[in-house]
Amino acid sequence: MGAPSQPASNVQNVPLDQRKQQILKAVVADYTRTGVPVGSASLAVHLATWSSATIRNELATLSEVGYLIQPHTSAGRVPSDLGYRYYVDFLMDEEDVPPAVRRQMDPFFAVMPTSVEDILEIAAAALAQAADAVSLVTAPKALGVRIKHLDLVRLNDGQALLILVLEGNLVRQHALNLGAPADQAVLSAIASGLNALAVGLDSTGLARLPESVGTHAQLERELVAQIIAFMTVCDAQQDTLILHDGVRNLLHHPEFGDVDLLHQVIEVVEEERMLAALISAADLDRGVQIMIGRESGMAELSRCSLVLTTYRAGAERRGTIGVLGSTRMAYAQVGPRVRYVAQRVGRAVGRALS
Amino acid sequence: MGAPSQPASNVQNVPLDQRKQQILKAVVADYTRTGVPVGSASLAVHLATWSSATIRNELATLSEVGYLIQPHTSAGRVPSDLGYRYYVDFLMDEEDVPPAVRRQMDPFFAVMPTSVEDILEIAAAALAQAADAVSLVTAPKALGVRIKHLDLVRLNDGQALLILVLEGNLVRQHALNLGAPADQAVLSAIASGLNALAVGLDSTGLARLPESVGTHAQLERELVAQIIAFMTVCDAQQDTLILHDGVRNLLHHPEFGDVDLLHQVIEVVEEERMLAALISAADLDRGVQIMIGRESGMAELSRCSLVLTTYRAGAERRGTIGVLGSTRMAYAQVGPRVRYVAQRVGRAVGRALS
DNA sequence: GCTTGGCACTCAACCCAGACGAGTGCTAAA
DNA sequence: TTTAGCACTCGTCTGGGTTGAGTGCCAAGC
Repeated sequence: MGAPSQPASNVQNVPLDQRKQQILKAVVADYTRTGVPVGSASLAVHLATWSSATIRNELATLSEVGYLIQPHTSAGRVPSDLGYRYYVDFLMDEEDVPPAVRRQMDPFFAVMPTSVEDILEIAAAALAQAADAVSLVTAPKALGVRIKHLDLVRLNDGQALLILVLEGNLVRQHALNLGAPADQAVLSAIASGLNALAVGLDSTGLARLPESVGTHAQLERELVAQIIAFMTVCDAQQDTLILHDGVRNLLHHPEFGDVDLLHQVIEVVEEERMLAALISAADLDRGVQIMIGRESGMAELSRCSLVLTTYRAGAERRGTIGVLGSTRMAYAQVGPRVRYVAQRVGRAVGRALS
Repeated sequence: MGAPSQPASNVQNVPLDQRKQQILKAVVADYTRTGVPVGSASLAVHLATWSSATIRNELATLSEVGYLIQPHTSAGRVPSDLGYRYYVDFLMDEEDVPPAVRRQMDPFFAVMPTSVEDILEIAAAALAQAADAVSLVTAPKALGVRIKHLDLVRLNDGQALLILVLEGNLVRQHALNLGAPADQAVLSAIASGLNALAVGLDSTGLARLPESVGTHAQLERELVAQIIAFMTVCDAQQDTLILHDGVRNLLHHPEFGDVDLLHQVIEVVEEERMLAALISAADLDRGVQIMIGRESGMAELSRCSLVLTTYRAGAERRGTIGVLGSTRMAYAQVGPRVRYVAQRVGRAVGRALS
């Protein structure tokens, strides 16, 4: 698969010689696989070139510079956040997504629904399974959401239901207040009038529409004002909408045997607001971004990592997709899988957009 | 508050004399509060009428008939599923929903959105908080879903987007295949034609519509067939849609310190399908139904209880709402809270229906 | 005949000490 | 610079002893 991600600029890496790199890589690989602190002896059988004593010396210096941690004096070594960072930036060989995993995802995408929301939900389920972690998906953010179609349905004397089809076939509904009773015929007339004018406009474009002069000019003005207000709310909401799936996947990872830790993480995931801030702050122009442990800046996630990327539907429309799991995560596998799902989602959303 | 629920007919209850009842009730109350097996001595201070020895004898017979369980020889007693059942059916005094709890829920319902889905989501959040458990909400099932409004939006040469506003302001969208290219004007014409005929009809009513004879009769027929098919799918989906919230609430209950148990329960909750079957099988004509432990018939939920009720929006439209928590649950509080939220949801959905 | 004080008994939970062993750091020799 | 050797550390496991909550049963009392 492709080259490893670029180094994160916020960490100053201590340069390592060839041998130290090889040892660090072996430690990460071993620990990721077993979950048990790895000692010099077990490394010596894999890296047969050097004796356990030599490796021991190297481990000591790797600990000194902060890439490894010793849970206690007589225990093996565990990668630190910094160690994972170095691994991810310089040592990791990304693995292709195995055909078996691709095939497992096919049923999810076979359904292929029209609405963007449904696609995202399916993607969340597929990614959660493929990465064996919690998946996170944001709605595609269009910098200015454009109207594709709108309709007005009479609810009662005082209210009408606005149905807004936005680009991407996102359907939004909202109740509008009518100043005075209006029957369905009037509403339909206004709707078709607006459809002629407003299609392709975003909320600011809508605000610049020429004042209406038709029979129902007064009502129309009021409604347009409310539509603009509602679209602004939609714009804001889009940023914070996060789907998630796969909390159950955390449970068979031994690091989450600690109920308190589990509690904190689930709280963060269910309270989508906090994640939204984190995700929108992520710098996603560089392919897959990996945030390891404390790098996320959230204390609750200090033992978790995020692997995020952007999916693109068309030129300017993009959303974020990724996973949240333990820092002890198979980064070499997860990155490509996130990227793979992002591609499929991008294509599916793009198709729904057409 | 109201009378306790009616006895479940599927359990044959051993009749208990006054004193045994009082003791059983005290055991349930104590255990619910503390989570620790309760012994004769601590009961004797509450029920000062009898000595610990007398209570000890009674506890022994309550264990014999299966209402209490002893975790081990030198431990106190814990209510069995049957014990909780007897308590719930005959002994429980339901508690009013405290003003503080009502007030805590107000912000949730203050928003009061138009769409049924949003209402349900909010209700799930409010109930999860009020009951300190996982909340479950199904969409209101209308025996035949009726069309309120429909619209067709051109997607591309081969497809149009159907927007269906159903009673309850449920908005559904679906892509329809056009036999031949049709521009938006044609689609709008068909849509307004159908709106004149189809409003108030359910899928079977739609099937009985007289054959169209207009200019676009051929296309219209094809579209109506697809609309009917889609509505049938909607009908089926409605049964299985379950919202949930509050998994985090399980985590601070000591019974879920066992990670395996937690795993099973979360799996069941995230895999909504299994719950759907259970909920639809529930007999909800009797107010609040309480399913205790193994009564649910699901091995994974053998240490959980469900408290479910129906919310009614209008005469024939109803959905299910309730909570899933540990068998050691404050049934006397949870029942009324579920009922309270059900009332508010019913009213809100009813309003959205208008 | 029911109630109750007394008492022997049980058993999980807790604590402590010792053995074990994985893994280290250091040193001295190759 | 590498490596074999060795003393040392420290978490984990094991087993025994103690504690205490709570029981069941019995015999005396109301």
